[in-house]
Amino acid sequence: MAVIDLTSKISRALLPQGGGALLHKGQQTKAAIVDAALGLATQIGLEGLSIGALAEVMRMSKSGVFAHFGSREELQISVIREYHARFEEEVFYAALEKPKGMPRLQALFNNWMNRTSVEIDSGCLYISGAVEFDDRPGPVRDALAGSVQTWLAAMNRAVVQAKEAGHLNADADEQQMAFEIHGLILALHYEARFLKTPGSVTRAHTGFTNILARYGCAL
Amino acid sequence: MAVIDLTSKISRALLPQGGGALLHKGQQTKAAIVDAALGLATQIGLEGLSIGALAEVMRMSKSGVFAHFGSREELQISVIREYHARFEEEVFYAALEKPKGMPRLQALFNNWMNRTSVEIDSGCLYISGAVEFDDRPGPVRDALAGSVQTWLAAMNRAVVQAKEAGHLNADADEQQMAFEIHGLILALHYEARFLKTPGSVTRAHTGFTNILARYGCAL
DNA sequence: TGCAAAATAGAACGATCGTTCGTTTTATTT
DNA sequence: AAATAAAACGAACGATCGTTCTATTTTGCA
Repeated sequence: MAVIDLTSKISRALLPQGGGALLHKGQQTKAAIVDAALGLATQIGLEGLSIGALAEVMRMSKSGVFAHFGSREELQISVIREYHARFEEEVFYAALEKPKGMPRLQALFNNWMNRTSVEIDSGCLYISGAVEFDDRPGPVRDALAGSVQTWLAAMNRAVVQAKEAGHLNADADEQQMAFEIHGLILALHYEARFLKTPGSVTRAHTGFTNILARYGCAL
Repeated sequence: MAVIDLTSKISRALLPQGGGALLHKGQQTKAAIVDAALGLATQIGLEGLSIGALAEVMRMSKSGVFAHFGSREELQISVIREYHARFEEEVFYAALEKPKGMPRLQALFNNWMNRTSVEIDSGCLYISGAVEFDDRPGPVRDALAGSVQTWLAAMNRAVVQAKEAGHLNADADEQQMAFEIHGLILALHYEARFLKTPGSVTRAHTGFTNILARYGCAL
């Protein structure tokens, strides 16, 4: 029997259209399964995510879990969608409150870094997934790459807006700046999670202020 | 029957002690197996590397391949050692010809970037392995982390020497600089291999000159 | 050339994987 | 409360995995 943990935060991405619609039993458990699957996938990867292990965590039968998705690929895609929703909520939307330009760009990076810091323990699906599916075409890769592209495009937009607002040098290359920021996040994840190098968070932060200084932020 | 491709470049890492010692049959095939295994592992990862697939590539029996290593873990470690040897040869030793300081640091980065550029097609074991084993303790992880640490330490040394030679600002933080360089490589690999973003190589190169400028290289 | 040792093959093992199927239990609606 | 639909179960499947064992072939040396 599936015991649903109502305290766990389940994103609205899985819910049916509209706002306050009541959740039927199936949708509740599906959301709970995806929640558990996301936890497993961030730790052992999308490829390591097995339906048997997931069923054990959920204290359900394999076939019971399976029926909600119809295929392993669909499960993986559901996990990616859920991850994307939470990432968007936590990193992107949370920064939209700040005004365009440097404040928002700074908030985006801070949120991104904070999330990456947490993911030093839990793992990052956008990074592990990239490695697992960089050579494996198919719907899972497409979903993953699409999510990442969406986020990086948003980051790019923020840089462009910062330049438009006059917060950056007029000759600043926005895409170059976004590329270097991305590198900082990746280095942070690599050195902190894999190598367990102390002080990586500070390194990434310092790197960001270095980038800001070079691209002409007054700050 | 194992058909040994004598044209393939097999590193000296596998060979017995000494220089011109003749290779017995077993050592030849083992070297050929590791060579093929490295090719598979860079594409599908150390975890995806299966003895069955490897045997098929080698046109040998599974048990025949297996006997050379005694366990899958030992095979994986052999692959890591081989990768490390080639990386060291191609990136590190090739740069030792340049004099200490900026010339050598520049050569190290260039070699590293060139190798990463090639690995956009073939895959990088230090990156995929980090993701696969960041949460999985054991001898494979130890071997992998050890190799990476060795290389990053060498990179660090080059930066320190560049500063000692007066090619960098006196207040330059060497570890911070190495961290940012590492980020450029990771971003290059991520965006080029997974997202297939065009122009990533140029981005990484530009990023390096930016870093040099900031840390006070006359160039 | 002959013989011991090393290398390879082949079959089988237990385990795990995703998936299918028919049945039974649980929710929802009439 | 009865009827219907949705959800979960449990067993089984074929495939693949790493590993073990024994038998056979090949190699290197005396």
